[in-house]
Amino acid sequence: MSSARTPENMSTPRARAGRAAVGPAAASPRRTRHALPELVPAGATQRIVESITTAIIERRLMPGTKLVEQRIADIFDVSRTIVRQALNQLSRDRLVTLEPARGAFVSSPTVEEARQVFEVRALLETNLVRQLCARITDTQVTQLRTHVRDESEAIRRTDVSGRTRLLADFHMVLARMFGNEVLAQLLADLLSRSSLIALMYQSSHSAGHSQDDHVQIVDALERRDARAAAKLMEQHIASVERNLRLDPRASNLAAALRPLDDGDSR
Amino acid sequence: MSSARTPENMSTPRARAGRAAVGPAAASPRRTRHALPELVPAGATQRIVESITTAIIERRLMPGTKLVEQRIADIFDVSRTIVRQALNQLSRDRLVTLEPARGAFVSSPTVEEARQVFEVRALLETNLVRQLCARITDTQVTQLRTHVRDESEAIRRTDVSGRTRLLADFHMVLARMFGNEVLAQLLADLLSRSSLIALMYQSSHSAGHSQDDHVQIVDALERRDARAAAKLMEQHIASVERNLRLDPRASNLAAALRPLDDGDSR
DNA sequence: CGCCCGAAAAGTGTATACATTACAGCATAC
DNA sequence: GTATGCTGTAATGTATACACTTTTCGGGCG
Repeated sequence: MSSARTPENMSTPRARAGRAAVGPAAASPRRTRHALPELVPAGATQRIVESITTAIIERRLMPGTKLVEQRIADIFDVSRTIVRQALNQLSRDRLVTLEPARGAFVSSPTVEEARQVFEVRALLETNLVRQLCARITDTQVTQLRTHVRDESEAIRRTDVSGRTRLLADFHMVLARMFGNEVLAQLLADLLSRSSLIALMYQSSHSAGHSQDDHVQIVDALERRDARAAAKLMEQHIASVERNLRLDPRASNLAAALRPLDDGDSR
Repeated sequence: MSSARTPENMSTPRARAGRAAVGPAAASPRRTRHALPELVPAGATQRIVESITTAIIERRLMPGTKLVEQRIADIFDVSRTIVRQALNQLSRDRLVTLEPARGAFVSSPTVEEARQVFEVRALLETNLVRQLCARITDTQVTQLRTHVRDESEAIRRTDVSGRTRLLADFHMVLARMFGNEVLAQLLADLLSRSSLIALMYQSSHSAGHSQDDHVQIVDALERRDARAAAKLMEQHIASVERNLRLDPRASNLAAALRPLDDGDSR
């Protein structure tokens, strides 16, 4: 305890005026006093980051939407200071774009940026599976089998949000199996950007196709066929990208019709 | 962040006390709407980030050093607010570690993290050069030749700081030639982390050896020999890593003894 | 009818105030 | 003599105040 002091006073919609002094709850209190399990410090800032992130991924916040600080502050009942921190963090993840003196907006990745993100993913992930072949265990293969079965299950019952999450998680599971946290975090970033891109340039890509790719990749991993795994992964990512509506014309149109000026580059 | 338009004209020497002189922004009543390149000003936040970054890379700030907010604020004559933003940014680059309620410290990457960073670099950069073979132009090869010559020049005259910079820049140049800004930024992050690692686990690696590797890589690129280029890059990165003092014992010892020796052999 | 100008409103940028927490120094107990 | 508890100081976390910019809106004027 000691940290999660935040009472449920959140019921007051406009608790602004009062002395909200107490219950800063602040960050994790994890102090030297040997380790308390305490895995959910849930700093206020982090909570906001996560809320906005999932809101974007789940399409409740569309690209170009302006994120007004005070509004968010009211919703979470914190000061703008905290919201600003959260927005800064989000901007480093490229989910949000900060325009000086104008505000924060949900990012609208350009076509070029989309291309680059997928290119980097291809670079990283092909080598990832190639190397993974040499060190993957049977147990891990089994885990992957379970995962792809979950995927197909989610697809079968048209659980859209679960499906989306699982299809992206597949790549994260691979990264985690590689046992490299740095890589995992990098890829997590790229994947969330990919989600935003997929959302903007609505894919006609059937989830089933992606899922088939995943199965084939797992097959190759099981055979420890590095070359095949790498090639399959490359084709998989290329296929996802190819199925986005990334032709410049379409994007220009979208940009032109949109109230935001998004312009170009990053 | 970073008020791109605040000219730091208000550098009142005694600004701290009381109302910090008026308008930090001296305001320009004109409405110079866009069209102003405005690429230089660099907001105060950015300036601090860069100062601290180079200070770390250039070993003027050793790992473990505490960065007290007010102190930095006084030095740059800004409020803690700005410093805080800068520290947050630095922590996202992993150059600085934020400990809740305790402060900001220059990061001390662990051995495991070091290993992972180099592993990711290998994954990325081997594929990078492999692909680059297919699209590199003669002009670009010439540029690379110039670069490696600069490297050897810097080594010849024992220009340590220039040498270090150029050796790292080589990898950035490759990334830039690839024409992928996302990749370039990713790699820039990894490289600055690598610098910090190299600085912590003092390398006995001779710069000349690295430089030889670079020459060979350029040779392979010129021949458009993708396989060779990839292999050389992999070996190059492995060799840099191998030559760090990464055995766990050494690092524990170093940490235990608080290596405050700044004894840089310069 | 549209356009430009101005003033009010809204929102961001930075500084500062205040509460809270960590830490060092000292005193005290055992 | 070591360990433990108390207290003062310094530093961090959050909220708020205020300046400046952008935006919006309405009226005068072409």
